[in-house]
Amino acid sequence: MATRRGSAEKACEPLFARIAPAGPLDADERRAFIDAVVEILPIDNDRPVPVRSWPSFHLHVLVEGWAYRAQSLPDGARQITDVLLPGDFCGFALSTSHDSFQDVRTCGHARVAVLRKDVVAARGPAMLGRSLQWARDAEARILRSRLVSLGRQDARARVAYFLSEMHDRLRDVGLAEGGTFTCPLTQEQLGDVLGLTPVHVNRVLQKLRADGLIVFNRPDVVIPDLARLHAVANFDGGSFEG
Amino acid sequence: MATRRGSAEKACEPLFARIAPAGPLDADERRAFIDAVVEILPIDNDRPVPVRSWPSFHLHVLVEGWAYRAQSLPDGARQITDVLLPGDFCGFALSTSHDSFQDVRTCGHARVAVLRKDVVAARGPAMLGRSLQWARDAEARILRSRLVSLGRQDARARVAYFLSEMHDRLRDVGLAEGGTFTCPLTQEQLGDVLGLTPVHVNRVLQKLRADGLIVFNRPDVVIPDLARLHAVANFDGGSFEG
DNA sequence: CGTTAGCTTGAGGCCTATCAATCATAGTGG
DNA sequence: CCACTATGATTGATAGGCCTCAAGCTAACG
Repeated sequence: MATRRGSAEKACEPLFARIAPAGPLDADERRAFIDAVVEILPIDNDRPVPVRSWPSFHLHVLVEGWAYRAQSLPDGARQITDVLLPGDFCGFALSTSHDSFQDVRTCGHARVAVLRKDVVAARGPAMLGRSLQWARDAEARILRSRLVSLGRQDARARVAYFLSEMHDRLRDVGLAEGGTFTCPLTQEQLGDVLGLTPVHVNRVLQKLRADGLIVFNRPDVVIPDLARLHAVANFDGGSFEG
Repeated sequence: MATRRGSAEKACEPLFARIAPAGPLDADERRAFIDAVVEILPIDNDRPVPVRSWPSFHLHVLVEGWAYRAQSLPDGARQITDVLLPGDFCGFALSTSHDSFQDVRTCGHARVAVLRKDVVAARGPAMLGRSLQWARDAEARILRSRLVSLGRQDARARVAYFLSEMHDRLRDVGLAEGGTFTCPLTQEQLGDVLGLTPVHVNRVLQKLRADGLIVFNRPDVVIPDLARLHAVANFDGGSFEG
């Protein structure tokens, strides 16, 4: 039980880092989350995250690894609408009836913490509401900034923007030090995020490498000069942050 | 006062229709919204909607006309991220500090109802929370479906998808009868929504007209055969509805 | 050592952007 | 009543970014 409690504690750390901008949590509020952890699911590469449809009594938090939400078109094309990183909620905004359209899948090995909403709410209903609301709004901001990227940026800027976004979001939860982080996405998956073909993703990545803007040997990414990459991406760090 | 009350009542109708899927409101809950109306702002064409930044004690609901939220890039390009229709909330998901990036502007004459959150909450806190949450989720669904459209559909499908979406959303609030509705957006604004140049929007519209899929003389739109347009758009009515 | 997944490279073509001009309509002021 | 102007829609020619198809390459793995 001590180890169980300990792992729940560790698992919640990225979550706390993620929702910190919503207002810092005191020790008691952190406990509320930690004690609400029912289980921590290990999930293999490319498997669906078992997020239940609304109304759900559980919160699902990605605590390790990457995941994404994707939607497929009749012609076989696929668009990844969300990239989920440690500390992100997997679950909300799933509609009552269309879970089948957009499912959440892991990318590499991942772990998902399942929390009981009522347990958190019992100890800090306002805090829980504020955290969830903030997380939702953050999600919407990310979606909007990605819309801008897909709508008005060319492939080079899109790739640069994506890497900038991943860097910042990972840094916020302590997973990117000195411009270095891990990105398990294949070039095909990158294409599905950015609305490009894998072939073109490849060419753009090579160009960015040749320009010294990035080092990318999957899964390792290094951004030597963030400011320069941001310039290519028209990236404004604040545009999707709270 | 009777007229004031009456106009608030009328103004809330599209809102009620919009959030109906979140769970039907009883007469008392409707009253809570109606009584919370502080004022109804008339806003001229192409003017900013005065949405205050978070934390706000007010809700802003578009009750008449169209509006949109847009973001501009340094090179002058612009992307419209949200199209707001009667019954939609204008305000949430505005970040604390970046209101200047994305502002809400009207498209043609519009009217915005300003509601006091506390007044609604006093009479139905759960109902208000549920409604807002539902509206947020609906917004996120729309953003995702638009991401799919921008990422994986060609110009023809994008235009078809957009018109299908507008039709359904307007129908939900009683503003599209028999495939007929009003769309005040210029072709340039359509381009900003769809990530296309106005010139290309024009050509695509002409093609859709020639194919008998739409009638479009701004601002009047007629969709003679919804099913056929949906097929072109890969439109699934449920993908952004609750 | 064959197989597989993912990355790389090349050639050709299409979709959309760009640049530029014309047209239509409505509003304005003399 | 008629220039004159402004906004938006339309049309044409050209260019370029990205897609498509196809093949070869590499590394990991049983």
